[in-house]
Amino acid sequence: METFIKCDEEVSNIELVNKVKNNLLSDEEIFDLAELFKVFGDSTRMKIINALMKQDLCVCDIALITNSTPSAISHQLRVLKQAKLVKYRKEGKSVIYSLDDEHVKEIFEKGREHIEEI
Amino acid sequence: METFIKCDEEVSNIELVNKVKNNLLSDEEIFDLAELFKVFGDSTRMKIINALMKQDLCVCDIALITNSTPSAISHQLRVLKQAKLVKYRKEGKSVIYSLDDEHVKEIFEKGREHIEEI
DNA sequence: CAAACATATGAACAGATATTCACATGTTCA
DNA sequence: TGAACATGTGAATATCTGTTCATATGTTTG
Repeated sequence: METFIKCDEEVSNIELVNKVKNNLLSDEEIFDLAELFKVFGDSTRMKIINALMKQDLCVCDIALITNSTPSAISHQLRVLKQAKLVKYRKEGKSVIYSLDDEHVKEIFEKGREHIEEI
Repeated sequence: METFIKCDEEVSNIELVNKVKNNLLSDEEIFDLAELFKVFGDSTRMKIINALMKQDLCVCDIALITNSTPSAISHQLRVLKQAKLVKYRKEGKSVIYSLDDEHVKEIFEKGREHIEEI
């Protein structure tokens, strides 16, 4: 059974709707934005980011700090790397990860501000 | 078979690890932050936010603008409402939604800045 | 070189999540 | 009041996602 939507048949609202619609970001931009925030939307990854805000760290230390396994952390670091939120350098046996960009901290802090207001 | 992790047995690194660990947000704060960003991490919700940045809108108009159904939008508006990202008021037959807070726009824009840099 | 270790990766499983569909609720106004 | 409409909601489904486990890769150093 099909659902007919009659909402807003008045000309004025159709124009309003179209005006808003034409001012939105493209579907691709929206998708990329959502993908970015999806990366922030996981506790393990947020802990990693939080740790790297304090100190550059190797995978193994991040695992210790976050009470996780090196394997799980490695998987998540890949996600963070793909989103250009972290970068890495090699030092001896270790791979040292660090935040890639000031925006990471800024997004983190903006989120914190919102949380605190509730 | 248990995996023993030997990483960082030197005293200096144990101290470093503990220092970082003690400076992190609590698990609860991290969880709340991740939950917040999870809300931003969906294309439909991002479209809704983007539309509400331009104009306060009723459910039905949001559905038209986002090429979605009123039902799907209603479900997502509930998520946005619970995260205190949108608020609503009643006007006649309609329920008009709007952004709840300046942080919403700010987080959106910070994300955009990061995307643009890639 | 070989042992020891740090990191990466692929497959598999379990849990989370968005949409759809059917229907319920609640409002307006003729 | 009752038809028409706008919104909300619960269950079901299909898809996505994070962790685990086993194992591979690659590096250091004895």
